[in-house]
Amino acid sequence: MTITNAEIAETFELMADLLELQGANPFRVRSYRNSARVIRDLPEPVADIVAQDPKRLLEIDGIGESVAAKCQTLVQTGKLPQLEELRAQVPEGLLALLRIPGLGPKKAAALHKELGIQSVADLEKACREGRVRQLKGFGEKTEKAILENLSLAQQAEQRIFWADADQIVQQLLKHLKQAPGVEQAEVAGSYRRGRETVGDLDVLVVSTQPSKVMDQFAKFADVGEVLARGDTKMSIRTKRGLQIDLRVVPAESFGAALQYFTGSKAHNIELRSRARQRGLKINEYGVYRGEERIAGRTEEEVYAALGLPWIPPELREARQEFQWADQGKLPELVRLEEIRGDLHMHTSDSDGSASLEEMAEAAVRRRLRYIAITDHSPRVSMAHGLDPRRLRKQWRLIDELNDRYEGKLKILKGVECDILEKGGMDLPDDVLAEADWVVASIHYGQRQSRQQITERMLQAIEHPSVRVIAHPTGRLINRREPYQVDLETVFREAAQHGKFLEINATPDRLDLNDVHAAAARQHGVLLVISTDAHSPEGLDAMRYGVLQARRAGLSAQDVLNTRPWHEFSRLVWGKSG
DNA sequence: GCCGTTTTCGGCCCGACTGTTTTCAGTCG
Repeated sequence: MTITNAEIAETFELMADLLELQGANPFRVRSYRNSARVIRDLPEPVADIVAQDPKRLLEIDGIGESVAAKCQTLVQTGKLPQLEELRAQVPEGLLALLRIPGLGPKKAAALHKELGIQSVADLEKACREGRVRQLKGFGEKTEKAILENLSLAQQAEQRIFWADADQIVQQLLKHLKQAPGVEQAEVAGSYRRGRETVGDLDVLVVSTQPSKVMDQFAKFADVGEVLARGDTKMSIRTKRGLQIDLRVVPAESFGAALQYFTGSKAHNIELRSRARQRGLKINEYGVYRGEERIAGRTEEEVYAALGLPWIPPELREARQEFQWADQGKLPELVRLEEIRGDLHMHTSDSDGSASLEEMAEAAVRRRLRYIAITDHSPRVSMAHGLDPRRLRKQWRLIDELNDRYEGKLKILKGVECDILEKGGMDLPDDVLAEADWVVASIHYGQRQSRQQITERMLQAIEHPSVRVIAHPTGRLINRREPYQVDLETVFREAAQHGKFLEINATPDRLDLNDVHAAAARQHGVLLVISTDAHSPEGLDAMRYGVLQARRAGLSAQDVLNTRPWHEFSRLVWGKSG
């Protein structure tokens, strides 16, 4: 089994943790963390690069001789001697201590050195016996805080879905705006960057009366406890364990603060290093030349002061956004209003909850101009998959509806046809040939080898009636692990056969990332963002799909269903209809 | 450990808050 980029990244994260506990050079530690991040986001498996030409690793920003060599060792042997060595020196249980809020590498190391603590259990015992408070740099409060935070160690790193965070955000902003003197309130952080999950919330408020805002914040219905409160900054934890940080800033610093707290951390480090090169300093209050503030009121101002165009928050991950900005190639990210069609949805004929008419009506209300009805094929018996007879019956009804909606909505006669375990499609060719829009989908045999699954997908791509491949990246609802598929081959072949790849819009999983987007662009494949709705409300999930697409750096041009109907027809069938 | 419009050495983003201090280190974002 070849090692994945995620596994390599994890290895380097672990190296960083262990080195930090040993008190190693903090820049060396950061370097490992940086390598981990870069490798996690890499468009190509490190294993493939090593197999082709290991020297190419050195071309990647943030990876040097040492990490490149370690990558090679990891790919070839699956192990890393340097890591084993470090592990032998640092007790396993110490790593868990780092997960306790308030405990960092220095304190964890001191606990180990002075009190011989090797695990969370040891630490709890030492705290209860009052031994921790006697250590230099520790005190009664620290000891008490550790005991209180022990249970948090497990639930730390728990992130909530963006959609859930969004609900809290809307309530919180409404609540805060009721405080006197509030001019502006925004949520920054990973929420603003549109990450699929959010670990905490960073709220920014412009106000001349910070203490009034903080009082109001403390009265937010969800507040479980107040963690800290200073002059400009306050932190709380909600009853369900989500941390929310509040900063009150003056109007002239709002842009700088918004930029700073939106992050990402890696993006900000790059930005600051650029400021430094220009003899400028940037912090959450503004951009400074010496003592003089030269920007800060808006984000646009801040970026402009550094010679950069405004970079959309969804792109701020220190991937390629600076390179794009330098070359004037920042994408114009796709917007929800640009989506004109939804090409994957179910009705009560299979496992949907609403009738065909209800779905069509819902689409019209959402200003869609065309949709495809794509119920399941017979193999998905659990969902009452449609056989040819029922399918044709549904299609006759669609013909009628199309007459009724003439000029308002175009309904495509579609089907989500399974790609069978042993290859081939789940419906006869003559039936598929009658459909306007065939989505090919793998639901069964997901545990097959990468090669087998790729082969099945290729067959579907080559099938003359198939238009689009659903979940090409292998991510499906109810499956934690994606199935394995050779993306490179699938993208290339799809492009060659004029087929499309579908990205599902759901609030709780990520089908698409910048890696897939880059592959799509490279091969010239158009992507389809679909909701896979099973109810009228399901159509609203389109906003999550668009958010994913934006994070991946896609513009309207990269997405098939932003096209007006005549252009869509030409791209799909080679003629305008 | 990485990197170079200060290029093979000497730097590496910056500030708030807390607790333990009596001027600051550690942690966090």
